[in-house]
Amino acid sequence: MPHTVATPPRRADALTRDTIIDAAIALLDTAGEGGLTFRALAARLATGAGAIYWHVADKDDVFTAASDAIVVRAMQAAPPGDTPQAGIRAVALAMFEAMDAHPWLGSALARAPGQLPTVRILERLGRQVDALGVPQDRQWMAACALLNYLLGVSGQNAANALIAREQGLERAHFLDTLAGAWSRLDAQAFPFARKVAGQLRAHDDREDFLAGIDLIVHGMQALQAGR
Amino acid sequence: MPHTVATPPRRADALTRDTIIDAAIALLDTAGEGGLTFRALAARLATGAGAIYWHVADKDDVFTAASDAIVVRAMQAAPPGDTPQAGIRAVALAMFEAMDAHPWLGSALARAPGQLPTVRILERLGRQVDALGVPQDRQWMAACALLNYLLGVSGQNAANALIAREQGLERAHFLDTLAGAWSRLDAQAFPFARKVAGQLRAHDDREDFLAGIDLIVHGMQALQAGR
DNA sequence: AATGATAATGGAACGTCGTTCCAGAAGAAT
DNA sequence: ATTCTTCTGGAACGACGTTCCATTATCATT
Repeated sequence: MPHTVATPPRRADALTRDTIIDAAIALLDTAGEGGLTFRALAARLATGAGAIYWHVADKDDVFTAASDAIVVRAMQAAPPGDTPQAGIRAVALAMFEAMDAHPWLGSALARAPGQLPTVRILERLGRQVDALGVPQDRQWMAACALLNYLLGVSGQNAANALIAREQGLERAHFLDTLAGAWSRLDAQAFPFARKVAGQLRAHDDREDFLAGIDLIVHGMQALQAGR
Repeated sequence: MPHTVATPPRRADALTRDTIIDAAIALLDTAGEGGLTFRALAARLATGAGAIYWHVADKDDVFTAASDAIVVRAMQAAPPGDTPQAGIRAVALAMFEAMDAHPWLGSALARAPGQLPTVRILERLGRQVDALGVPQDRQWMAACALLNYLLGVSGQNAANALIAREQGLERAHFLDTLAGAWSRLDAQAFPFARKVAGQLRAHDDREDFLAGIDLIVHGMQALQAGR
């Protein structure tokens, strides 16, 4: 009797870090941020939790690696741009699309400051900032301003998507509810919020996002060396 | 025998929503974001978890209420400002100080989009945007750009503080490690990141934050109605 | 071919968390 | 006094991240 099967036989396909991260992305996309669980991951990969830990440090590692994979694709998809301004817009737009397709990306980026995913974005932004003629000693600040704005939007979008998913209603209806709450705020204390409640309901996320980028880029042009 | 003590006697001081939130803030300040636990909260208030749930919906409720309390104080502390530019700077600076004193504030704000805490900030920013002469149909976008930038910085700072706390080392040493990692990145793929690694180590958070605000404000001035 | 070392696996178990449940006590109302 | 409502606190539930470990396949060295 050559080979008995007292314990379950070894898996046929290899269990690699990449397959784990692919499974994590699929899980995050279908079940949302809270859907990434070592138990769910193990079930999807038909293995145990312990096997996964052999290839991966911890949950943050998986989360960061998953977001890095998405960021790499997004940066590759972003066209170089004829002008620095267009280049910055392209990177920003690529990130917006990625966040739209993967609503969990925002919180993943926010949770891993200075790690590879954010550095990739900063790198692309920074080169364009340089090309724009911003003086050397202001480039760090300028690139960070762009990145921070981008991460701010990304975090808000992620939180919105998370809440909408939890409450089981679509984004439009969620914004409607929010806009209603804003317009019911105290008129003395919140005149501005009441005034823009309608725009909250009707606004286009992508347009506003790019308009904010333009605002910062415009401000940066005032820093150009040699005018 | 009038009153026996089969079960522990009732608490002397009342258990109100405010006392709970004060305890939560104290807990967050001393033990960090992960320190806010219903068990720790119950221990500090000398009660059980169930009693807390009578006054509070869930953990997010506590978290948001705690951040709202901090934001209210910060907005009160921010001086009105002689010019719109100065007013925006004052609000931003007040928020920066608050985030510095309460490193958990960033993630709390990021997690509750459109809720009272962020609306308070948007309200203050929006009034100054109006005073700056930005056209009505651009005010929503402009105020949101400021808010998103602010939240982006706030989230990054919160994440940095969290990591530094987890690893048990101070911020300076943490940035040093990060800067080292950046300067060891591939020279072909990350020229900009390598170039600014030194500035990452030496930069002043507050100065860069305000410089970013100025960038956006400068960009907004180009939108002024009637020039 | 046998052996030992190493890489990899998968499931059980631990401790912690958010939350729910419930028996009961204090104060108000009848 | 009795009922009802408000409030309390501790036990219990289910899910999670993570660790542990017995077991297996693979491979270099005899």
